[in-house]
Amino acid sequence: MAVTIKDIARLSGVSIATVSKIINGKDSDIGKPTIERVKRIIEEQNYTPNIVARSMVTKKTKTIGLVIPDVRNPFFTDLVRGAEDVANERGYSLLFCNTDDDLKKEIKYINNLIEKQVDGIALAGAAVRDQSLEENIDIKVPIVSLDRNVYFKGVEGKIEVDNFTGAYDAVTHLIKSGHKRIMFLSGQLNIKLSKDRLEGYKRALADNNIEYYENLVVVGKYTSEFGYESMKNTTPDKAVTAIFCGNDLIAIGAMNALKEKNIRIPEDISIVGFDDIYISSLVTPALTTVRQPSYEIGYQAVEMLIDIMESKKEASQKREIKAELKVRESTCKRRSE
Amino acid sequence: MAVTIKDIARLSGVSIATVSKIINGKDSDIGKPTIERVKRIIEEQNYTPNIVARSMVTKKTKTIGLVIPDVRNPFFTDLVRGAEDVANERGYSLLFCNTDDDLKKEIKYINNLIEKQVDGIALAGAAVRDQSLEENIDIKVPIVSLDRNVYFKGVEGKIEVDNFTGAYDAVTHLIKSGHKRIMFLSGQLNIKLSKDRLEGYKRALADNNIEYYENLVVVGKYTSEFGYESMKNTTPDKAVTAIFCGNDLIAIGAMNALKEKNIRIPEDISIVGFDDIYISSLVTPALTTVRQPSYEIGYQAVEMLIDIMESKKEASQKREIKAELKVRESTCKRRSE
DNA sequence: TTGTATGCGTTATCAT
DNA sequence: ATGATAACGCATACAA
Repeated sequence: MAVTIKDIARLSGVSIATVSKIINGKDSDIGKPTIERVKRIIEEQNYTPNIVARSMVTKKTKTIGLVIPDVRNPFFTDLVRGAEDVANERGYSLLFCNTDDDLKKEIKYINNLIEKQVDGIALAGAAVRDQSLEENIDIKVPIVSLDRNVYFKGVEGKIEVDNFTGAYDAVTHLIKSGHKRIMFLSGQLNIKLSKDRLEGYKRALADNNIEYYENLVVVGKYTSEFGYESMKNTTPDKAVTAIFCGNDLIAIGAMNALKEKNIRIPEDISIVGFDDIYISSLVTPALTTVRQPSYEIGYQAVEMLIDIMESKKEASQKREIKAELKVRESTCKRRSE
Repeated sequence: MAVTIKDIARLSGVSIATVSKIINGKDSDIGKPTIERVKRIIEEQNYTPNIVARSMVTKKTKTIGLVIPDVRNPFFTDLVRGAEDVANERGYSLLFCNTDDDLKKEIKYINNLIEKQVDGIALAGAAVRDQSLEENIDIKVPIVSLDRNVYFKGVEGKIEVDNFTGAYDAVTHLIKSGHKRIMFLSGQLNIKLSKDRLEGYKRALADNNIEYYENLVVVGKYTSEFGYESMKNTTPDKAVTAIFCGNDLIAIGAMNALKEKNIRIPEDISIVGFDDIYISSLVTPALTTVRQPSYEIGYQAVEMLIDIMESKKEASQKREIKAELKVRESTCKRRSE
C-alpha cells in the first residue's frame, strides 16, 4: 500500500489539511517547526502525492495530448521533441498518439485523451479530412492545430508554415540559376500544404515569364519510393535541368534513381527538396532544400497551447512560420550551351 | 460543466450504480429496456466517463511511462513507434519522456511518472549510470528496461540486443571478404552495448587469427560528426581496407569524409555500420550494416511490461533479440594484389 | 496556527 | 433488477 497524505498527517501528528498546505507551498501561516517536521516525515516516508487524486479536485491533469500522423516521419520526430521540451519546461506531461494519417484513428485517440482529462491537445491532423463530420465534433478542451488544417469545433490556435513562399523561393532559386524547365514531384494534393507548394511553384514560374506545363508535375506520396520510381521508370524530358521535390524523401529517392542512370547531380540535373530533415545534409551531394523548423513548430505549438490553457484570454491565435531555403550541393548554375 | 455519470443517472431515472454497471458491461442482470434507455441518453449527452475518477478507485490508470534518451536518435524513433503500437492495441496510453541521456533528468521523469500513477515504465536508460545511487531507488511500479542496463530496484524485465554477435558477424563478414586490417570506429565505451560490440570485433579477429591492434580502434560519440572528423583529420593507415563503425551515423559520416578525399567505397575501403536506420539504405552506396529491429524492441518491451503488469506472475523476464547483418553496397571483396 | 468537513466522479459491495 | 453508500487521495472553504 502506498503511503498517502493521511499517513503523513498521522505520523506528523497534524491534520491532512496542514500537510496539504505544506506540500503545495501554502504554508505562510503554518509554524516553522511544524513545516520542518512534516517535511522530514515526507522525506523519510518517501512520500509522493497522488496526482490522480489531486486532479480530481483541481480539475487539471497537467497533461497534454500530442497527436501526430507518425513519429517516423522525420518532420514529426523533431516536432515531437520540440513539443516535449516545452511541455516539460512548463511542468506538463505529454500523452503520445500516432494516427497513421487515419482520421478515424485520430478521432478515437482524441476521445481517449478527453476521457483521460487532458488539459489540452496539440494536433497535427491526418491528411484526408471530413469537414462536415468534424464540425459536429465539439472538443471540450483547447486544441492547437499544427501544420495541417482541422475543422473540429474548439480549435483555438494554429501554427502554420508558409509553404507557398518556401516553394516560391526554392523555384526562384532554380530559375535564377538559369533553369527553365523544372519538374515538380509533388506529394498528394489533397492536403493544403501540397497545394500551397504547388501554388508557390506556379507563381515563381509566372513571375519569371516561364510557362507552366501540367505534365511537368507528377503527383505521388511523400516517400523516397515515389521519388525513386518516378525517376526510374520515366526518363525526364531532355530539356529538364532541375527538379523541385515536395519533400526531402522524394528528392533523395529521385537522386538515387538518377545516380543509377549515371545522370550527374547537380551538373546534369539540379534537385531541391523540402523539409531539411536530418539526412538531407548527409547524402551526397548534400541536398539543397527548404528548411522547415520542425522542432520550433512543435515547441511553439505546445507553448501556445499552454498559454491558452492557463489564461483563457487570448484564444484563437494564429502564428505563421517561415520556411527558409538552404542552398547546398544538389543545385548549381545551369551550364550555358 | 462536463456531464457526469450523475447527470446520466438523473436523466435516465436510474441510480448511478446502474449507469456504472452499464458503462462497464456488467449489465447481465439489468433490464434490456433500462440498458437501452441509458445508452441512448449517454449518446445524446455525448457523455464520456472521467477516467481520472475511475483510476481513483480502480488503482489503474491504463497509462505507461516511456522513457528514452532522445526520439531524434533514429534508433529510438522506431522503437517509440513500436512501443506506442502495442500500448494502443492493449488499451494503454503512453506518457512520453526524453532524458537526453541525463541520469538526473531520468530520475526526475520517473518520479513524475510515479506521481502520475502510471501502471508501469518502459525505460531505455541514460548511458552513464550510478549503480550505488540507483540501487537505493525503489520504484514501486514494474519496469522493463530496454537496450541499456539499469540498476533500479523494481526492474522486472529486460529486453536486450545481442550486440556481441552482431558485431562478430559484421567483422567476420569483412574478414571472409579478404579484409585483414579493419578499423573500428566505436562509440563511448562506458555503455555496455559499446563494450559488447568491441568484444565482438575482437573475438572475430581472434577466431580468424588476426592480431588485434589497439590503435585501429578509435573511440568517440555515436554521431556522424565523429565519423566524419575521425576520417577527415587522420588518414587511415594504407593497409586499412575496411572500417567497422559503432553505428550507422558514424559510418555515414566516415563515408562522406572518404568521398571528399576521393577514396572509393567499397573499392578502396569497405564500410559496415550498425543499427540499420532509415537513412542507411538511402545513402550511396547503400550501407552494409547490422540491423537492430528497433520497432520490435519497443514493441516487445512494452508487450512484456503489460504482461507483467496485468498478471504479476511471471515477473523478472529477460529476452534477447538478434541483430542481423544486412549486406548492401558499401562492402565488397578485397581485390587481391 | 491548525483542524473539520465537504466534494471531485467513479467503482464496488451489499441491500432491497 | 436496481439502488444506497462507502471509499479512493487530495484540496479547500470555513471553523476554531
